[in-house]
Amino acid sequence: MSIALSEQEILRRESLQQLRDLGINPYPAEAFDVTAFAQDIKENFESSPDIYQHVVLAGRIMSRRIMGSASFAELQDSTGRIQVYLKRDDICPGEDKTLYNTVFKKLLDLGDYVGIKGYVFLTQTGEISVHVQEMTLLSKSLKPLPVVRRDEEGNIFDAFTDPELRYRQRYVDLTVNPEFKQIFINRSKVISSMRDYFNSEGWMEVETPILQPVHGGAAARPFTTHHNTLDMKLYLRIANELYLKRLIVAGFDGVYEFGKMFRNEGMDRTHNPEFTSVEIYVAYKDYIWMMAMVEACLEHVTRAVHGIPVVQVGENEINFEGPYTKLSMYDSILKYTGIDVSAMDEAGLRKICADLGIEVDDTMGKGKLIDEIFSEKVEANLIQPTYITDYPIEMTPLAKKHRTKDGLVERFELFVNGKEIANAYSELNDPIDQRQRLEEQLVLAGRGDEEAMAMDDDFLRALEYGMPPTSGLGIGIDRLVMLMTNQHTIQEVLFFPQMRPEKKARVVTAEDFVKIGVPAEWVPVLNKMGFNTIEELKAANPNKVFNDLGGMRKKLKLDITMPAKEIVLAWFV
RNA sequence: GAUUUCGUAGCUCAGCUGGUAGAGCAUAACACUUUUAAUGUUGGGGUCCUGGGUUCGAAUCCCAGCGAGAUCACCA
Repeated sequence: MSIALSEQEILRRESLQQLRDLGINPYPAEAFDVTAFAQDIKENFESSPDIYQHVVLAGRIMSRRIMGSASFAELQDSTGRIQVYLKRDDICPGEDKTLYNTVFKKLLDLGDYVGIKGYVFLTQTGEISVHVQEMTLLSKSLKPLPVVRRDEEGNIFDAFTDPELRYRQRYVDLTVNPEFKQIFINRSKVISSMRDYFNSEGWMEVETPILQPVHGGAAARPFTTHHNTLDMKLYLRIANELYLKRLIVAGFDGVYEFGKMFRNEGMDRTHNPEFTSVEIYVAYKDYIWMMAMVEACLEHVTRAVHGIPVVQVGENEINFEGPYTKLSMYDSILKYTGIDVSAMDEAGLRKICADLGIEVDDTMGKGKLIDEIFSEKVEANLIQPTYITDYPIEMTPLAKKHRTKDGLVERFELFVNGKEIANAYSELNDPIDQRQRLEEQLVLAGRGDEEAMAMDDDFLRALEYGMPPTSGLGIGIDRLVMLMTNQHTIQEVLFFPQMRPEKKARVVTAEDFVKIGVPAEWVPVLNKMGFNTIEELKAANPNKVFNDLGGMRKKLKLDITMPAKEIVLAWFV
């Protein structure tokens, strides 16, 4: 990133100063109360024109078409764009035409925030527009926005599409690509409609620790941090499950939490180091009950976003009306591979993996091997919402043993469009069983499984006091939002996806150069030549710098005195 | 982490087998009172991501680094 301002940025700063010289504050403190919005005017003006005879709007100038003493501009507010019409003699009724000729035509730029007062009318070409009677500068923009052009049919030219710039500068993205705002509006609807549903059932929203001394409740590598006063290691939570269960022990019948989880794993189009989940625990329920709840909840959410329980995702039309297909883990593998793995031991499973060409390693236990076969051969086939139920006990240390089937637990995952969306159990509340299951995880950890769960003695103590039978559910909100908004990368549903740091511009003041004897007027020239720090300058060849200074003076047509060669050489001492 | 593609003006992009950079929009100046991808004329604007190498000569070829995308691995 260059320190030097671009030509356009310099011009905008000069305009800013000229505005101040004219007594116009480019960043006024006063509130500016609007009475109308672009979208509202465009939708309702023709049916009830009378109520738009005095409107006040505010927004950014996004385009201008100046024709002498009349001009059209597009004003963009939070709801959309509307054309505004300015006539010199209307906004400058007296002799002084400065506001139009100088302020509007010369000193305002695309991207500036202005407030306008006027009336809505129809132009000769039939476009609903606002005839401006007063205009106020609300905020000056110093950096030019990318210009995205659109024609009448809505075709987009010169689209601002570079993912790096869009994600790093989301404020620019959503300003020039306002259609992407709908994704985030829908994200908000997903969360608020789900919260409404839970609240209407009488369950309570809670907050549990993000900084945890033991990272439990899921299988993943954590971020670690350090608390200075306590002088102890803390982890950013990979899950909140064990804390929510403590609250069930405490006597709440239904608790849920929306929150960020943190996992120190790879990043790709479905993974961000921090992501949002919702977990909910309801006492005296089981995973059968939970399936019906999820069906009702997701139908409610889909209707809240789309008005109907159906959402189009890529090629697939997905219907969230329940009941959903239910298939046990073993049956699903049988269905899609023709192989019955239900009675196999670890060696048998390894052979099957080898036959199917699935890569495995020595740290994998029986549960993990089955999971590999499932994700390789079954997952992608599950397009319409499908519950996969009854997982092998080895994969699931926090779920209750199946009421009838040996070696399985009462668990389901919901798959939609080939991806896991939700995960639920009849929660394990037998403290002795739970301790054994976590000890087995320690054995896996000993075999080298970095994701095996840690022992949490306080959680076990809580269970020993007694936890009622409980069903719990976790939903990955980002992935649900991807489904609901038909997006195939997680970055598109996160305002600020994680990015590698930008290279920082090296900061140096002109004074530093002046201190070593560089005349102040030559400092920008040195910057232009690529010398942004004293070190960079001193590393260069003094004779070449001297020659280049002359060259730059000529090239830039600078009317400043060339320093003597001895002076230039003295910079390098 | 691996493989691969990309990085040129404020933005979107050209730039062939190496010969020191172009367009559109934006921007500046002038004209224009209902335009709408406004128009017409004239200008300015570039460490060609960074650092090495090959070469008489590198935006272009080679190597390394940085950043991004895609695919894979890990994970949700």
